[in-house]
Amino acid sequence: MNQNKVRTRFAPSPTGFLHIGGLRTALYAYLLAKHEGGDFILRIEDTDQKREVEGATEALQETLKKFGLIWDEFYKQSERLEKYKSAAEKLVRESYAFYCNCKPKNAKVEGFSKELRDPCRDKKLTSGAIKLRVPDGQIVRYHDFVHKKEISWKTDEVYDATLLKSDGFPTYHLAVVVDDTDMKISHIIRGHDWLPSTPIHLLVFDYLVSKRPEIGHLTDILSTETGKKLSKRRDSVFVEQFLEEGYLSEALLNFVLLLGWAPKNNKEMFTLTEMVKSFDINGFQDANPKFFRDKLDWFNGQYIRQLKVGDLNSKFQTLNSKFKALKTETQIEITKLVKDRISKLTDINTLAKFFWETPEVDKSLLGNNYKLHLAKAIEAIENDKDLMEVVKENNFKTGDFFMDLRIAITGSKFTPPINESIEILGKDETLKRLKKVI
RNA sequence: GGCCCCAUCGUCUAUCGGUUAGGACAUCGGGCUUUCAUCCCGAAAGGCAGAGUUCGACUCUCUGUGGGGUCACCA
Repeated sequence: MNQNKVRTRFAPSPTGFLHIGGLRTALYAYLLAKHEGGDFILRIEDTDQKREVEGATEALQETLKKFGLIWDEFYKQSERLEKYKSAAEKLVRESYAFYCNCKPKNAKVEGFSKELRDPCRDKKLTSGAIKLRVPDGQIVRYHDFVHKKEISWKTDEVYDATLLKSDGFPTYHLAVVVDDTDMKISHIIRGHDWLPSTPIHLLVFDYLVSKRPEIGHLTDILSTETGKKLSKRRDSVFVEQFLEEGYLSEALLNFVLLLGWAPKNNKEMFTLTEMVKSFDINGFQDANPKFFRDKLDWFNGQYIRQLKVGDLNSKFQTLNSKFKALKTETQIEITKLVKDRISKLTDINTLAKFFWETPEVDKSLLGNNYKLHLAKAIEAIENDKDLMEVVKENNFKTGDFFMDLRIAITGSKFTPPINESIEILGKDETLKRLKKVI
């Protein structure tokens, strides 16, 4: 194998559905590899048995596939336990690590003051959890390829992190080093939340292997409302949720691409293939972007408009059973009318609802002359007469006449073109609705 | 609070010492139009602050301020 081959990985833990940030990380890892003709690896970090969610791994895979982010290799950490154990024991033997019998501290209860050096580090125990013996007075540093700068820490500020838990499972800190080494990962690309624990990984890399991969930390995606990192509690973050809301995977991917990365020429519309071709490792952003929904909607509208009518139509079919029950020609006609008017697929549920459901008409929306307008319209439609003729003959104001017609037939002031809609609805149904209102 | 990262229009960003600081979304105005959209045209909108380096700083350095992240036998 080529020693210099670019190999990246996306390494989610199977604790739930893929979220937006994860999609972006996976995309960047994919692009980084594929731009150089390298490999993209999917690795499931399932070393915390307590947090694992049934079926999450499969769900993650399905979602990734929907975006075309296909992996070349697949691994599960739970199937590699021996590797971590022997690596940890090796560190103990070489006194880079030690056994510890302290009972685990509860998460985040001890507040701000923290004992960095573990009381067990010199006890020479022979069983228990294995922790890293962090040296004093050193500097650990690396060059971050996202930020394009050197980042460093004093080891005096790094704590004796746990590497192997007492249940024999590794922590992330150990597993990531062992795996990225074994799997010949050339570039680690991960979220910014990993930055603070990077010195631990750096130390383990240095103690365990001779060279370490390139490392880059992505920005966090911030919520427009709160200005804080997107959170599952406050914001809608799950990729599947966006898909269900009527966003196209292509649009979502394109939008997410530009949250934290930009090409030199500021090009905006990208297919996956174009992304691979244009990807440039120097295009990463340093500052945290905000998730601006309006722009996503715009992208989605653009992608909807690019769709062939038939393709859009079948998406509507899977989305709405009442739409699907319509005659095929009718569906196609509706799709054509709606295509330029929606930004999300689910918009047909409201915009085109009147095609399959008799609307509630709020008569207060109608103009003063509505009775005359509708009477003349009924007369014309019954005789297959052009409605524009009616307007001319009676000296109606064109806008007013059609607006009354529109409201009577659809129940809304904002609709697809009314003439075409009448055509689709059919003479009988249209007449029925007009007579009901008049 | 310690440590770390960050700072160009409201938002995503281009610029990498010399520009009238460019584009896109959103906003506003106009055109097209029987509504709403699409589409086209136009406008408004930005270098966090203060020092320093330099002939010259959005760009380099420092300080301040502001924002974010993180501090588990979770990832």
